[in-house]
Amino acid sequence: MAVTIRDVARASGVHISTVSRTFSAPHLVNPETRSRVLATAEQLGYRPNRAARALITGRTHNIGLIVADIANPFFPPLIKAAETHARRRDYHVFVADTDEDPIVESDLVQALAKQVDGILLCSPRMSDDQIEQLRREVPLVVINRMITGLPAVVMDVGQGAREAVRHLLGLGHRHLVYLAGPRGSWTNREIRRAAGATARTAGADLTVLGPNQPVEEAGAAAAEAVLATGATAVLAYNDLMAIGLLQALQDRGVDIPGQVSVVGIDDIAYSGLVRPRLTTVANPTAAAGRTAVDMLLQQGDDGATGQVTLRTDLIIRNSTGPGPYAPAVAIAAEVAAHVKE
Amino acid sequence: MAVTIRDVARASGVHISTVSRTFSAPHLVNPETRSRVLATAEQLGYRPNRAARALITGRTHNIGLIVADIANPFFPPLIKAAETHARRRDYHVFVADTDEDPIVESDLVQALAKQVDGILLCSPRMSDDQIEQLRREVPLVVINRMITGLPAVVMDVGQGAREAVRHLLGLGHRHLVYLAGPRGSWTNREIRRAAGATARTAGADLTVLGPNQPVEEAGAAAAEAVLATGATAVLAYNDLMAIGLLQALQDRGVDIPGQVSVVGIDDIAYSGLVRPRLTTVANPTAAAGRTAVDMLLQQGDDGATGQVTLRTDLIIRNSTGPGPYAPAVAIAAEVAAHVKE
DNA sequence: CTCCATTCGGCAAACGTTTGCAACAGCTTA
DNA sequence: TAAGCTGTTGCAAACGTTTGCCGAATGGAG
Repeated sequence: MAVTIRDVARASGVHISTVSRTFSAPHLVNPETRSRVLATAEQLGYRPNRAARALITGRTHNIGLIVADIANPFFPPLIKAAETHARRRDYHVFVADTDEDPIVESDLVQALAKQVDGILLCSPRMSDDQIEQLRREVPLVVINRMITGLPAVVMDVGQGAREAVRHLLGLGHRHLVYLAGPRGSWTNREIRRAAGATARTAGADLTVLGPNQPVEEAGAAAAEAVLATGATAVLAYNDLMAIGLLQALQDRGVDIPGQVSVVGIDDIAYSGLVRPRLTTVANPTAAAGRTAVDMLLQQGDDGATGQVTLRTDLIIRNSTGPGPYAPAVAIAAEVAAHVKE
Repeated sequence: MAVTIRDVARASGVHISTVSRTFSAPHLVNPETRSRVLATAEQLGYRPNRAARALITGRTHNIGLIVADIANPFFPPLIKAAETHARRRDYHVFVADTDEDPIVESDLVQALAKQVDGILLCSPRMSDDQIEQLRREVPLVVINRMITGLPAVVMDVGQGAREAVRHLLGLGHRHLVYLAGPRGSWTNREIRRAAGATARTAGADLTVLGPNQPVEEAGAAAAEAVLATGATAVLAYNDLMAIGLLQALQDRGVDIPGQVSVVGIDDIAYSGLVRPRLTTVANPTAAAGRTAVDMLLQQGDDGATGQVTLRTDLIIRNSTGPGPYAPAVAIAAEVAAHVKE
């Protein structure tokens, strides 16, 4: 059916090894022969069978990318960056979605293991042990999780959370809520720890609500609980939850940021679209995708297992405002900002 | 390095063919032998090499799924549905993103061709000719495009556009704008044709603005042009553009739907989050993903090339309201709706 | 005790490539 | 003129499976 290296060899009167070399080591074959082979290959519509090649070379030129939920707008920019970057290096990226399920996650890694040269594990929900286990079957780079001895690229959400909390404290908030993310998320633990420590140091209260699925519905569902705490500011695990909460609070007649300030994390495309625009911690997702691809491709060479941490940035928009203990300067700044608009 | 069928055979004292059969045709091997083999395989951590298997069986148990832009929230639900459905049939889905570029699209199909049993081509930007060409290299199912002789599943946006236009006409709008999508999009042509015909029949005007990239920025950028036409209602190629337009108009102090009504298409998750909530045409994307997978997997058997059309639904929210020629009943209905809230 | 049917498992070829080795031609060098 | 390169090509084994074919073992029927 399909045209193979053998057909090309026959049609151009050379041995199959010559055809093979024409594609994989052109400098080893006579320019004249080469162009003849190339011509017949072109004419016959020959395409090298990458699977067969992989069988013998051991390199598939594919990369697996496993994410928790492709519908979460946090991931697509990362995926796109990784794909584009990999394509430049003649690699293809196979994306798969685990539905936030650690079992599916582990299955996927095993199924993909033989079809790819390595896997990018993005925000994994598995236990550290499981990941260590899988690592023996296939090269791994983990994104958004720190495991000793494993190559990883993480975005420094701890720093982002600290900045966000300081921003809220500076505005005069003294009782905060952290709307937690899913169980098993390393990011969630980091944020929680950083936010808690920062609040405590300043003598403020931080109530943790959760765990929650990282989706809008969960944010919306938490509205009552947030109000019940009496807190005046909320930091959410991600923008999706922050947006859900924002809308649910507004539906209850709560003024944002007048009565409650809300901060998200991720800076997804939609956080600038809701009203008020969401104050949030921007994550360098595209850079993370590219870095992870590079780390994976270099890994084969030496086996050095670096861990890269990427900076995050607090983006102040309109969902945060002065709290009950606001110093005069904060209020003045707020007024000035509004005038400027 | 990796443990192969041969290692298992040696360790359990049988021939490799017996091991092979244990996995691919269990009924042909003695239960006792089978469990022994299974046990050693388990113990050694053996996983069949799907690439090697594919080489001889000709079936990879992989499906390729090519989309224009994974960051467009229209696609993820389709991708997820296709993945879940495929996984049930022991298939894996490899997703790739073309960045709306027909050249990348064609390259991807060719690169994927040998590694998958078939490809789902979602909203392709290539020409019909190119697609026909590629079809000879690999089984194809096209989503959101109708090409004679090619298996396809399309969502009936024509019907949706007709309903949307009738809705606007019924509200008393007489001058509409269609904010067009990208060049090369079959969907775009369908909407344009259906909307144009419906408007014309009713004696209303329809101005077409475009082509545009199907993203928010393009919608926002079109705000001035829309206002310049003097139209009182807009149908956008997709929700992303509709949302961009919505925000840009509001930023200019235009009241939605008081002065201008806006209708999107797709019903992405965020169309219910913006204020006012977006009136839009819901597409059955999940069903489309599942159907396409089924068609692809059946294709091998007989080669029957059906074309499936899926219904769309107009969802009326708050971004549409009475126009300048509104009949009394429409206004009354509008008032009633507001009271009900 | 023989014959036949059935079940089980081994043998080896095949899938489409890559690659180390060897052969050969045409040179250059001494 | 022999020896030694260099550049080009062919040969054949290998990668990890699947599968058609055949022989061995078992058991029941006659």
